[in-house]
This record gives sequence, structure tokens and C-alpha cells, in this order.
Amino acid sequence: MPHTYEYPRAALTVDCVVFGFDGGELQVLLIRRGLAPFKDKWALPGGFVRVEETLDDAARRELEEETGLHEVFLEQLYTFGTVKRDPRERVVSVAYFALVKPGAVTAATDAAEAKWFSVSDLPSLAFDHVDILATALTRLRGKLTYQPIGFELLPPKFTLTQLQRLYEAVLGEPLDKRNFRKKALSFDLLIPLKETHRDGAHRPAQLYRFDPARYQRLKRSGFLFEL
Amino acid sequence: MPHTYEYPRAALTVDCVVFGFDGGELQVLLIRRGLAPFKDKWALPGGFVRVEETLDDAARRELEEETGLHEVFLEQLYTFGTVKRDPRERVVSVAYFALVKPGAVTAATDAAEAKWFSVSDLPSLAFDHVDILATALTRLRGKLTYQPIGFELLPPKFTLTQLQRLYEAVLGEPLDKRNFRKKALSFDLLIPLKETHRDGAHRPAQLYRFDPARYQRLKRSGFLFEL
DNA sequence: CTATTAAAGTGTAGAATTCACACGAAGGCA
DNA sequence: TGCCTTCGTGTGAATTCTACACTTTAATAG
Repeated sequence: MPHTYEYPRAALTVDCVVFGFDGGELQVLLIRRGLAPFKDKWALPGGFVRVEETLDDAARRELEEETGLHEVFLEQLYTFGTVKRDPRERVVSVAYFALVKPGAVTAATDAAEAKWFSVSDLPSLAFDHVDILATALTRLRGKLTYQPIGFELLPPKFTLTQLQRLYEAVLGEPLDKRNFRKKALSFDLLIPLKETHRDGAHRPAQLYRFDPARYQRLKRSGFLFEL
Repeated sequence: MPHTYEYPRAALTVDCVVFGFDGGELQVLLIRRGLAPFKDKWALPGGFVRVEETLDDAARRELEEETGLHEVFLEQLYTFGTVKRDPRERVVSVAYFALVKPGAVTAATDAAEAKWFSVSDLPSLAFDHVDILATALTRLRGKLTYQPIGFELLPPKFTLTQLQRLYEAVLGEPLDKRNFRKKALSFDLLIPLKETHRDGAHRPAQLYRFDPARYQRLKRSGFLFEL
């Protein structure tokens, strides 16, 4: 049924930049559009915000519908509102960025084609999604160094080398192993497990897990994470 | 004339958190609402986004219309989209924060009542504007220490003591004078003028101005401002 | 079972930065 | 001329940052 308003209104959408990490390069999850405009082009998962749902809810719902992901780290990024960003009509899009752990998506993907791309090797994207992605990348780089969110991109149990690879991939520069480990452990946010990670003909690595409870406590007592 | 859509749509607004500095305390510019809802309550300046204008344009326009301000520092903050934030209907608001130099507003204010309030002594606000303001404050505090935006709150010519007072007011803690001055000057972003600031029975203070051109250059060559 | 291989794990010294701290200089005013 | 008030300045100790190389451990191949 139709809805009428005194003045014309922009349509409201959400778009999600979903980051993942395969151990080597930073990845982004894209879906192939099934409908015009930009049919068959790759795009960020997203869609229209319903009138009775929060923006966050909309982002979570679209993410689940289009990629099967749920319970991921999700944060509002920026709102894109240039007039012609959608060729059909005025569409304002609230962009989110999400961080997902390895393996979270593969099982879930259904009908719609969803695929991981390395951020260094992207296809051309629909709408202004390159801009959104660039904004998200900048934000991720900035955030990584002063908030412990890297763990959202790693499995629950991980080695310090994995963590370092992640930082190197996102920041795009090599880091010193000893300094990195010293710093990473200095916050008391990583709990060593009684397990090790065996992987080939060499010494196995200590596994750690991130301690979110401790992080909450530290955060409250005015604390600085900086790596 | 009415406009009809297949699905119901949220209305889109912008709201601006305008910060100022009177030399002592951080201030926020509020306007008194002339219409329901929240008639006669204080609120952030803002209004509806037109369908043919950018979000930034809408924020600038509303700012000018309601407070007379123009050519101010303006940056998108966050988009507020809970379902019941406006009692009338679904309204999603893109919040901005603005920094204005002393004296910019007093001359311009017209019919609508606009008034500066200290952030430490605010009236109760319409809608969810307290939340928006809190978000803006957090952002300002965070930003001030790693981007040279404090100058936007000072007159074009200012003394180092004024700059320090500003930082103290925003961060809410006293700073060491010698360390502050050393750091502030170390970036080569402040140009000493051939003038001094006379103000009472004591030694006059050196005036400086901020060098935006130099800042742009430094920013490009990957540079870190941190105070 | 021994040697080889590959990544894990560990310490230190010099440089740079941060932090705490106190007094003479300059101008206005009585 | 003296007093008052803010301006403006330097140093040493503590901390943090940075650069840098070898031993340990388990798996595998011979």
C-alpha cells in the first residue's frame, strides 16, 4: 500500500563493509547484485531501512539476509548522502563496518552470490561503494592502533604471530617481532591457553585468547590501548 | 504537493552541535524551539534535509538559517536512528559538529532565539539531543589531541595561554605550561606575529596564528599531530 | 635415531620522548 | 619607583621506543 508525504523524501539504506582476514591479506565480503541498477556488479551487502527498525537493526538484518552472518562486530561508519549516488532516486546510505572471524561466512552463504576479495585486488563496485570502502579502510587502520578490535578478525584462539600478521596486513608495513609481542602482552588482555598450535615441521606456537571482560574493566578505568 | 512511495519512509534531518569557547568554558549553541513537539524547549539547531541537497549542504543551510553562522568548521558526527526518537513519526537524524570562533554568532542571530550554554550547565534538551551532544563531546575530546582543530575555536590571532586554556577546558584537566608550549610549538604550525596582546597590568603576550597551508602539506607527508 | 628445517620465543643498549618542576622578564598602574 | 600579574623559559630523571640476532622446539626426511 502506498504512503504519501507532503514533501519528497530520500530513501534510506544501510551498507556494510565486512572485513575478514585469511592469515595473509585483509579481505572484504562483496555480493553480486541480482537486480538493476548495476545488475551483476559487485557491491557491499546492504538494503533499505524499514520504518520500524533501528539503523543498527537494519544493518544486522541485511547482513544476515545477504551473507548469513550474525553476531559480528558491527559499528556505524559514516553516512553517505550525495544527491546522485543512486541513479534511480535520492538514496541516503548509512554505512557500517563489520569485522568477522575466519570461517563465519562460508557455511552460511545462500542463494545470493557472496565472495571474499582481497582489499588489494578489488573488482569495480556499484554506486559509490569504493568511497565507502575507502572510508572503512581508513577507519579500520586508525582504530586498530588504539582499540583492541583486531581480535574480531581472528579465531577465538590465536597465536601472536597471527596477530602480528593481521596488524601488518591492515597497516601495510612490517612490524618488529620482539617489540610487537612485548607491546601486545603488556596490556594483560591476552590470556595464554594450555594449548599450542602445531603447524608443520617446526616449534609449535602458544595459543592465546582475548579477554573481553578485562578489557571492559580497563576501559572504564580510563585506559589507553595503543599498538 | 504530495509525494507517494510504495513503502513508508523515515524523515531525514540534520542536527548540529555547535561548539564555542569564551576563554573559560566550552560552550554549545542551542536554539529555543518555537513549534511542537518540545515547544519552548532548547534544542540543537537543525532541520529537514531537502531531497535535492547533500547532507553537508543541509547542515550548512540549517546552521545559517537558525543561527546566522556560515563558513564554519563542520564535520559529520554520527547518525541517530532509534525508532522513537521523535514522537511524531520515524525521523533519522544525521548529526554534525561545528566549531566556531568567538564573536561569529552574536551579530548574526535573528528572530529565533539562539543562546550559548556552558557544557557543564545545560538545560534539558528536546528529543535525544543530550545523546547527540554527549557523542559530540567525546568526539571533540578525542579529536583535539590528534588533529589541530582547536584553532577553529579561537580568534585568528591568539596567545599560547589562550590555546592552553582551550585544551584544558575541553579535556577537563590542567596542563603543564612549559610542556604544553614546547609541544604546541614543536609542530611549526604556529606563526608568531609581530603583535602582542596587551591585557592588564602585566607583561603582554605574543600573538600567533595557525598556518593551515603548512598543515595541509604536513598532513600529506604522513604526519602526526599529537598534543 | 640423527640431522635438517622452519617458525617460536626471548633481552638489551642507545635514542627519543615524557614528565615534573621554579624563577626572571615585561609592562601597567598606583 | 615599587608592586602586581601574567608571560616566557631549561634541565634532569624516568619512561618509552627502537633496532637488532640467536637459541628453542617439534616435525620430517634420510
